Amino acid sequence: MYQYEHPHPALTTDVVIFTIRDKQLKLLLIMRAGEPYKGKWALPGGFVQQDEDLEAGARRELAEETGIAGVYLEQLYTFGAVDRDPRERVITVAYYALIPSDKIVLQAATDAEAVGWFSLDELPELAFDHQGIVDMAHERLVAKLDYSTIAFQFMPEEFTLSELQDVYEIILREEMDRRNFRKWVLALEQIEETGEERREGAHRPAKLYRVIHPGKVEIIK
Amino acid sequence: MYQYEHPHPALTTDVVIFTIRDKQLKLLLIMRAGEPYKGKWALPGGFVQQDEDLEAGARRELAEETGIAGVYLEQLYTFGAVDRDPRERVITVAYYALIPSDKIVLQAATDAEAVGWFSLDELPELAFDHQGIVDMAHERLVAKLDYSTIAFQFMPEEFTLSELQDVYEIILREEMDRRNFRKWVLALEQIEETGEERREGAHRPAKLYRVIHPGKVEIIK
DNA sequence: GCAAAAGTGTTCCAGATACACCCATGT
DNA sequence: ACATGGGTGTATCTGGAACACTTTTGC
Repeated sequence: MYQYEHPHPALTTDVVIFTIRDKQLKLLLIMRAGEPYKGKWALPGGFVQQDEDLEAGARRELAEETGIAGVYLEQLYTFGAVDRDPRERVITVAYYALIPSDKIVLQAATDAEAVGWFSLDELPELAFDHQGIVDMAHERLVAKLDYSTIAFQFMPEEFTLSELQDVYEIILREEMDRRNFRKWVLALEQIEETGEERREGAHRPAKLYRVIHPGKVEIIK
Repeated sequence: MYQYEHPHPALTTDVVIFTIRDKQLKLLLIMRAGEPYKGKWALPGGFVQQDEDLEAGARRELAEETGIAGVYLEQLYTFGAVDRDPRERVITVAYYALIPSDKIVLQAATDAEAVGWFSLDELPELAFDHQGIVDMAHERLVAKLDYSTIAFQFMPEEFTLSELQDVYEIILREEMDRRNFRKWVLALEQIEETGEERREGAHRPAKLYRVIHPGKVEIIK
């Protein structure tokens, strides 16, 4: 038992894990195995260990659910409404992560939970205040496309300009002119040709590009 | 005494309170009366009550230190490094607040603490990781000037365009062209003439303006 | 009349937008 | 040869930046 003179809230991290799959923006949900909200879908998350920094806790959740390390992770917001958990006062520091589409490897569900990728358009009812967390993460992501290179975090090591444009179009839900998109993205000087091409299908091969500073999200103007 | 099966961290809110005074961007610090860091300057803050939302806790701190309510307050970031407090694990949800220059009324120091406004250029050594919190709040403020109307939160009910320009110049540390500034700020359609003028000194009187949607920070451009 | 801040318009440039045709490949 | 997606250039528009003189007042 742990004793304190003043009441202490519980502290968790929850992670909104985004990826692009099947031409859709998707996020990872797990089905809750225990009460409360048993059987409801929820964000992966859990209690922060006493000797673990907040981001480390979020990365641990991420690794446990997806087996992936070293991806983009950013603190989103801290949710602490008094009644957000029916058991006790629980504060959650929410993070969001972006996973390149080629890295998706769902772990064998560690504790018999169901795990799944859901399109943002077709989310099931979520536990706790997780819908609000998802909404905020989505807003943040869309906003960051405009003034940063965050979208590159969805790309595998090598990719074509068309694939990159697809990512922008999927997240922003708007079509872009191919010539203008290419001019714009190349002018950022954040990606470079690998020198290789990808031949696939009955058409001209596409040049492959790589991110010059992988892992770094640059603020663009 | 409060008992839990798992260890729980302590939870505080700290508030970076900005205002413009003497043509400088200043923030409010209090001198710590007890250990640790006794005698060092620190951000106002304190433990979140068990039945109090996070933002409510931050507003309470703000009211206790400044006597002011109803000002702009935004969550900044949550700091939770394992060793940020030498006593026990303490997570702090940091907020920042913007106070119009005419509203500054320092409370009689509630618990015999010294309280003071400090220019960002001349901060004393701060307790805990508060310097890092201040730096992040400052960055956020500067960034938000570019894409929101957050600067209006520093203005009193009625103000001149020159006063508003002063606020921008002080925070951004750069001089602006008066004609371009006026064109730009009026095109936002977020402020309107009151119809009054302010006569002061041996020169042409200045028209007074008010914010159309006070309290609301609009995303611009 | 003079000092001091308020008020006001035009030109220029850069970055964003709109837009259509040829290229390389597999079948 | 044809269907498919990849690749490229120019004209136009628009918002930001640069820039100087007149107005109103108090003394």
